[in-house]
Amino acid sequence: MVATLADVAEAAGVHPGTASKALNPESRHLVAAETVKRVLEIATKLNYQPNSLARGLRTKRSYTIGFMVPDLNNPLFPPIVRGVEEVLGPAGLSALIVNTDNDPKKGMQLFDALVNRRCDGFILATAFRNDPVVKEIVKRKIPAVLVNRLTEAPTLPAVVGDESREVRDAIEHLVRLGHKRIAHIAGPQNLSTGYIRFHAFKNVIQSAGLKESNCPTIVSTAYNEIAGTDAVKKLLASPGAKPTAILAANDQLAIGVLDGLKEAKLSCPEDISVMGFNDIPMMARIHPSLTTFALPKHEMGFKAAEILRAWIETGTTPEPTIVYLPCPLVVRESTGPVA
Amino acid sequence: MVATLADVAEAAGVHPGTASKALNPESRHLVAAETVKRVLEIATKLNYQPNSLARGLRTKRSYTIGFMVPDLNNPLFPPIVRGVEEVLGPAGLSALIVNTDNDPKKGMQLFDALVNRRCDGFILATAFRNDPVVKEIVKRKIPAVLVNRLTEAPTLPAVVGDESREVRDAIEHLVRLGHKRIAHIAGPQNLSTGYIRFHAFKNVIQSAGLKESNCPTIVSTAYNEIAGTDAVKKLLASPGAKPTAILAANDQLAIGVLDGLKEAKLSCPEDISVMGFNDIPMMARIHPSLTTFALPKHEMGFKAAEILRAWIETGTTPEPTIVYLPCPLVVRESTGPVA
DNA sequence: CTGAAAGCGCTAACAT
DNA sequence: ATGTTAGCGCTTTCAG
Repeated sequence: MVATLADVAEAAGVHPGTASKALNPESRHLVAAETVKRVLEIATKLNYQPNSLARGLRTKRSYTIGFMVPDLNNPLFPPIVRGVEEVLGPAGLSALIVNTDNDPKKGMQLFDALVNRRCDGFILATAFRNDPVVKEIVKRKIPAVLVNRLTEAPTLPAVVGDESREVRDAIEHLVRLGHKRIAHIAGPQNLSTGYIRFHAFKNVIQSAGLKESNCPTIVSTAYNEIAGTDAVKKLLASPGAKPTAILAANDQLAIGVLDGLKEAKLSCPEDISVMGFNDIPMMARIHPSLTTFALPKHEMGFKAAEILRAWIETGTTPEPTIVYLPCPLVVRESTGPVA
Repeated sequence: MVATLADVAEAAGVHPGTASKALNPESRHLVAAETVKRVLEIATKLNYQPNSLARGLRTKRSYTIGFMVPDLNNPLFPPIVRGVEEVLGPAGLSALIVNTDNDPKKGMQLFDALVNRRCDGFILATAFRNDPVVKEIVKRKIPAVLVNRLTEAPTLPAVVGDESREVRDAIEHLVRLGHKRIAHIAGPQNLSTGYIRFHAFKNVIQSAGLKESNCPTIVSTAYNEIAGTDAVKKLLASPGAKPTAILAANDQLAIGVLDGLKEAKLSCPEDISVMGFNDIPMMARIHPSLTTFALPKHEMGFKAAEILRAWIETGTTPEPTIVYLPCPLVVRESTGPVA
């Protein structure tokens, strides 16, 4: 059916071992140029495709990497995936993508399944600040790189957005528009993105000279629209002067906030300005269009994959360096001057 | 490092062959209950994970399927992927996802790469009406199922939206609102989705008793926003009475149409109503929110994967049946009564 | 420079 | 019920 190495060798009148060497660029120099040529010709004529399972069994490599994401339906992740694959494909690697739905148990099971498949490395977009999968990976010294989310201890290389800077830029943007009462709807605190933005917010508020009592925070337990709506309802129900601006910890929360404001008959940005993070697709087209930060998703995946590829190919464990990518502020309709 | 079958066998005091039978549910009945128990205990204690490359080499199965999509960034596809994985995971299969960008050459290269990896089967969301990859798959009798797009010759099982019915429902919806001049912006005609909707449009216009001269069509060469904007500009530039409604062949084209109308200072739906297909995420949140058809994306992936799983597991080639999934009309702001 | 031989870890036919 | 054996297709020493 499918041509095997032995078939090629036989047709070329050489030993399989020789054919193998001729076919493999690294070992090609050990074989006479003429033999190489003949083997290559036969191989293409027979449409020979090496069986990567057999090769992997022998070389202890699967030419496969595991890519764990929370949920591919979250539009944040597909661009990262594409960035990763742009590096992987040319390197002869393929990605096995799994969705954990932010469930640690499911995550560990899927990780085990990927380990069974002898993945050569991992890219994790799923890290909790304290992550059992990451611990396991580090213990077993498996090549792996984090994207978008960090762990508390910097044990693996990572590529993330520069979130502290984003928060600073956000507050600066709002202050410049005259806002003094700015609320923050924080993300889950077991995720670095939620935690870092939350603490950056506290710090920046202080250093900007804003009154903390005017800048309330609410912590959500999920990064979705409903959580955003719930949070804004809570915010509006609490006593005291209402905020004039709300910084939500990501775009989905911000969308939920917009829903909540509409329900409360408040208009955005006239009554309250709203900001998000990440600039997922369509944020320029919703109503009002959302002011947010353009996380370079494709680049993030690309850079992470580059680090992983080098690690796998050279076999040398890199320093657990964190690459912080700048995220430009994108001003749209949802933020405006304070009334 | 990692425990192997031989390790388990030795620790349990049995032969590797016996351990293999004990571990494998299908062959477990050939081994004494007590032995099974002992082997299983040792296996879990040693955290034994079968090497799927070795198993695959032996069984000539990779427990992997190839999933070809045009572009994961198109929000139509991630939900389909999740539907597919819901079936695959429990069946012990993983998906290798590749993006073809609708490039036939790239598609064939990626297909070859997946064949090298000995994929047990394929799910194709990339089919052209005349598709070389599909031809190759059929020739080689590889299990495969189409999703969302059909080939002209029904050679493989497929799961798609019921597009003729959608077009009928669309025209009915518009006619009920008083529209008599309805234009169609068709998708690429080398794709079944573009072709079927285009021809259904022609037919339905006729059977609805509308004048063909009042119902112009423009064929786009891509399914994206820019193509939609270009098409609507062309439409508005052509002589004669303007249409009061535009049926775009998918949501991305419809978004482009909305852009084009805004540029032309026409308002939707007051001046012109607009409809799309598929109901990709955020269509309820753009402005104006889009009337479209809710393609059951998750179910589509699920059903296709079910067919593929059965094919792979039983080894019996199914009839190339086409499953047409109903797509409910979702009425939103972009369609309204004719002025 | 090429051939011979071994073996990666597993399963499946066969033998006991 | 268990053990024996062979071999999937490839790479990689080691001889020649």
